[in-house]
Amino acid sequence: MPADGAAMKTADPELMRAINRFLVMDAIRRSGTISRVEISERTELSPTTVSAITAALLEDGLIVPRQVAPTPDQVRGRPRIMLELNPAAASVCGAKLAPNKITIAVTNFQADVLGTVSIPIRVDRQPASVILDLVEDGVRSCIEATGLQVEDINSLCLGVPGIVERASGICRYSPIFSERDLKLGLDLQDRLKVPTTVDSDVNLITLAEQWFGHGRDLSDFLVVSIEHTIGLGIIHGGELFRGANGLSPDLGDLIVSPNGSIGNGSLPGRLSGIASTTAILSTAADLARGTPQEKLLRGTRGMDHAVSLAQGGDRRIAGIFEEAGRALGIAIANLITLFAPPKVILAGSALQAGELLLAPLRDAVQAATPETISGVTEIVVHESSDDTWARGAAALTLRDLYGAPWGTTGPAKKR
Amino acid sequence: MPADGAAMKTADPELMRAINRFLVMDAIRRSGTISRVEISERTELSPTTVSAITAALLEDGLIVPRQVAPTPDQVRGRPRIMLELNPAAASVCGAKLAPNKITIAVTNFQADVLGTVSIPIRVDRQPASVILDLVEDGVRSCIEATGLQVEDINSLCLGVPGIVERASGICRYSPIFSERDLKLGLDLQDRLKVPTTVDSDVNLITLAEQWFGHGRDLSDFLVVSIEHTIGLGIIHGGELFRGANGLSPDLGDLIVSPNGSIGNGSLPGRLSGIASTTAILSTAADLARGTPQEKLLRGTRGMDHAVSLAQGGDRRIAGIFEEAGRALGIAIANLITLFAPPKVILAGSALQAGELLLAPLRDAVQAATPETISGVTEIVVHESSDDTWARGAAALTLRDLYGAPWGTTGPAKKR
DNA sequence: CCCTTTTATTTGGATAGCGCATTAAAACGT
DNA sequence: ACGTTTTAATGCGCTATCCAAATAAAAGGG
Repeated sequence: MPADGAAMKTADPELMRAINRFLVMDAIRRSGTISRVEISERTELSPTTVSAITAALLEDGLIVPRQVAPTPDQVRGRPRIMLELNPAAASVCGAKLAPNKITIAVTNFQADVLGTVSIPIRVDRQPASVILDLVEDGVRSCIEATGLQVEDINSLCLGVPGIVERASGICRYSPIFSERDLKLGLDLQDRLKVPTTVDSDVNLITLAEQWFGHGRDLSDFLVVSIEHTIGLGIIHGGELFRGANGLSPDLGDLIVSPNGSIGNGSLPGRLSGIASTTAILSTAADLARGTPQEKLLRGTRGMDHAVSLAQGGDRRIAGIFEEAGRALGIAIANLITLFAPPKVILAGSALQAGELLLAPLRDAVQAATPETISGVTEIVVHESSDDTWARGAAALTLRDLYGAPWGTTGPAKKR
Repeated sequence: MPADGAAMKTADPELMRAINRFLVMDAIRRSGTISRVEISERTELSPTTVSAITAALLEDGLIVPRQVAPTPDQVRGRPRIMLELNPAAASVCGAKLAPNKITIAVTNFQADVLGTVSIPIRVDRQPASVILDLVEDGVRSCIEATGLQVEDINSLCLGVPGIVERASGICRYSPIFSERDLKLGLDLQDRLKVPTTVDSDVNLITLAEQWFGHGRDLSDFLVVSIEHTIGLGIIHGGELFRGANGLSPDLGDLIVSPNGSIGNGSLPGRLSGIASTTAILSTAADLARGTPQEKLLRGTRGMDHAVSLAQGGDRRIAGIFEEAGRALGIAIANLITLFAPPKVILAGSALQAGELLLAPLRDAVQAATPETISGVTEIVVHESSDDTWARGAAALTLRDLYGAPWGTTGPAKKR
């Protein structure tokens, strides 16, 4: 009757091999090009095991040997045979939905971007079928532009803002869709006949940071993405952290100013109502009601206008950024209190505002972080390009192809 | 240059055995008494492996056979030999520090409480050496009261409120100590010559909930302990979640009412300033300044008085509870937003206030939880006794003796 | 031209888990 | 009372894994 709450995998030789195989793949990926001895040193696997595993990987075509021995320090002895990921082993496609843009990219097995397509179109509040049509077309043309066929693509990864259940490929809620509980994964899979995963857009950038960016060699950090929604990506213990149901948290739903708002029936003050690009721009536009600025602020380039207005001396617009920065800072401080990460990475289009947003943000973090852990966390800004999202999508997908036996990266701590 | 950020254990037969051995131990613990076949069914390990592992465990004296076959449903065939944990395999001691009480308990290998000692003494703001003297004496007398010697104790676990680095046994900050960065673990280990671990008190109760309480068979839940400090324990994916440095988060440091307080230099409004028992009682006492109630409210039984005053119709005292409940509710709603746990368990002495605190708390959670995940989380109350803490300390320690290969429980999800 | 050095592979030994068949132990049935 | 039936636990053989030591391979140095 006890019904094992969390059924866990039993250990057998197969799991053993899967673990070590992943360790080897991970070592190769991290180094780009590496010899067997070095793999053995880094993974602390015996040379025998490394040789056996690399042999299997070569057999499977996942890695390729490279004759040149580009290490000038090692001159004597039998030259090391360098190994690297076989770029042609797989091709993956990543697509990211944003309210005013669809970004699509194709990468190879090394997460090199082979080609991108960016569709600047306002998908906001279109029916889901229309948006998926656009995605499908974009994916097809992006794939063909790189000289590949759709059948050559091993996996497709879709990133959307909002709340996503990765396991089922269901988008519970997204500001992009008016519908709820959309089975995006299955839908796209039916359309393109390519295995498809769906995840929160912020998880894409989080994975990208872990693999290629500021999060390299860090086993704990946070990513806060400030765009139409405010997303949170968490790497903890080397793994992507997900909510209990496998869904990604939405930072914008945090309450940051509860005062006097709960009791009287009005909605509590959520972060998304203060610090999202939507909130910032609509507040600014309301301020400018009736002036010629209003229309500009409500347009697609609204953020640019708001920033230049504030930089041009408009105290009220600057005040909006300031308040947004403060609210974000407090939310981030609360996250620091909970997670104590060594690094917090900020990303997203709202960062165009630069110090207008960042200065009050940093001040608020400073003031609101409990002194017991102040100073442990560094806040960095990452200007994300389309490539970043694409490589994140690739990372998210390639992990599966690498055969990671656990959810993301790293099973457990050291011994 | 790549410097593998999170070095991870390689898989070898030894790890394999450790994993399966732990699975078997865990199955035995969960059932109390269980036969080999049932272990095989639950763990999905082959009967052969179960037999081999149980043989080793019997050899090591960690488990014992029990002749009776108490299953009346199974009558035919060879009776199953029931196995259970050997109570005498180990004895552990748990100690919990609170501002006005030291609680100590000794348990056996089954986490049965053999004896407890409770010292109602105000340790608040005593120098650490004095407090540790009290702990040492209490531990010695508690052990001897159970008929054991100090040398028989395999492990000691100390729970303190505040911020604790379990790995190093250092207490970074605690309201109990005026000093910072106390090496409590090493200190007690020197005094008693018993391996000692230190952890946040809330982690003790969290583990206890997972092993014996509401958290049984749940792989994700939160525990919020409302006492002198407001602690947070997190079980995620079957594991105790710790901050990046292995330190436990302190919920009391969360900011819940930032309005107008950051900019003007005053301290931001932390949850501990609104909803801890200290805050509640001191606010109530300030309200009652000059009246005969004030002294009672500041006394050790202050919470009892505050509750009866509020229940007796004192609107202002009731209002304090209400505000505390609301603030807690908002903080909990934010946690639900982040973690989406199926259950949140409330514990701690502030729960004496009952519905005075809980009604506004539930309302605030209801109002502040984003609708996308409303309804997924159930809030339950657990009245914790001294035994609970003690068994939590036992659980925390016994895990190590069980030989858990990973931090706590469960290495990774299924496949 | 042979030897040293370094790297990769191969061989032998040990341990793990699993499946099948065997033994062990009890209760039922005639 | 004895054999049959049923279920539990355990040998035995198999394969797969890892590791350590030995072997083969490829270069440079004397």
